[in-house]
Amino acid sequence: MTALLRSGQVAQAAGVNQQTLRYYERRGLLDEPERTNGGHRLYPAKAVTALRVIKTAQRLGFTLDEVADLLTGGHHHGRVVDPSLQAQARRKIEEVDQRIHDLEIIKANLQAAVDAGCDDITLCATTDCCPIPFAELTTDERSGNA
Amino acid sequence: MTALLRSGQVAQAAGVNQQTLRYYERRGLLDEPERTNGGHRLYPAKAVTALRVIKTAQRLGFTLDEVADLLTGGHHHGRVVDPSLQAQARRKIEEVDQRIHDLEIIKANLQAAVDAGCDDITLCATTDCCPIPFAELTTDERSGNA
DNA sequence: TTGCATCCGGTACCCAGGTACAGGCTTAGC
DNA sequence: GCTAAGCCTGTACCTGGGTACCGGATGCAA
Repeated sequence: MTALLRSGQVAQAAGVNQQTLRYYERRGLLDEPERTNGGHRLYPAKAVTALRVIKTAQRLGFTLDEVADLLTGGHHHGRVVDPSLQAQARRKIEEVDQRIHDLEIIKANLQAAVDAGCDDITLCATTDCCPIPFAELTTDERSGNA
Repeated sequence: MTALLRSGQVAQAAGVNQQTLRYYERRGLLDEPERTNGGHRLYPAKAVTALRVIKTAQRLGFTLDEVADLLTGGHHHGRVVDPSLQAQARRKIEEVDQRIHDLEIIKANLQAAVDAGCDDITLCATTDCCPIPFAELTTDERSGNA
């Protein structure tokens, strides 16, 4: 029943790369597994569940550091924040809302440029006919990827 | 009137780091400026405008490669896409829409977890009481940061 | 016991968009 | 001419989340 799994089996079962297992172990996201006498890792079946939890939390927008906090209760590096899922989820919702808000503004500006028929951004910057604001746009400094 | 500017002056006027100027020059985003006999760069005043254009395009969600295409007409590396601002803005709007859509789904899931009172994500993964789907969530593989 | 698949640790590399530092040269003002 | 500020090139480093490669050791079945 509680047969132990080798790293390749765990990786395949969870759909991650084998190196990723070691990476998560280093990051404190996965417990250090047992070893064979020769040093090969032997994982309990629940390691696969743990990996699914990690991947799900990532899809929900949590960073690996935040996931580590969720899993360990934030004991590992002096955090001040409440590491409970409730608290972290609420905080993340605010972040997501802010990001959505920024993207809405970005979209509106892109749409305005399209509607205005702008076709040369350099020209847009030197004339007043273009609706694109060549000053700040969102609250997010490193806004970047859409 | 058309006094030339030194790199420090351009950097300060545009609010960027001086190294960033050289970085953009390497990336083909800024024209190579004139030089003094001693090799110091001398920029025309429009370099500051060019930097503002770049920064604005970035805030609108364009990558530096995409900005380069917008500025040069996409001549520099065999692009297949139409590099006009109209076309690129339309394409970017679609990207932004998709991203907003993904974030809405993420938000809904976070909200569901909060509403359900979930407070231990590991427990959530092993019982059926939690509304978080521990399978795929959005169309975006590397969804990540909110 | 042999042979091959698998795994080990360590290190380096990838993406994007920069930033930092070292060591040396130029420029500008007095 | 001297000095300080500014600029030069080249290279290394940063974040975040991994991935790739290397040479060597192990595990397991026949």
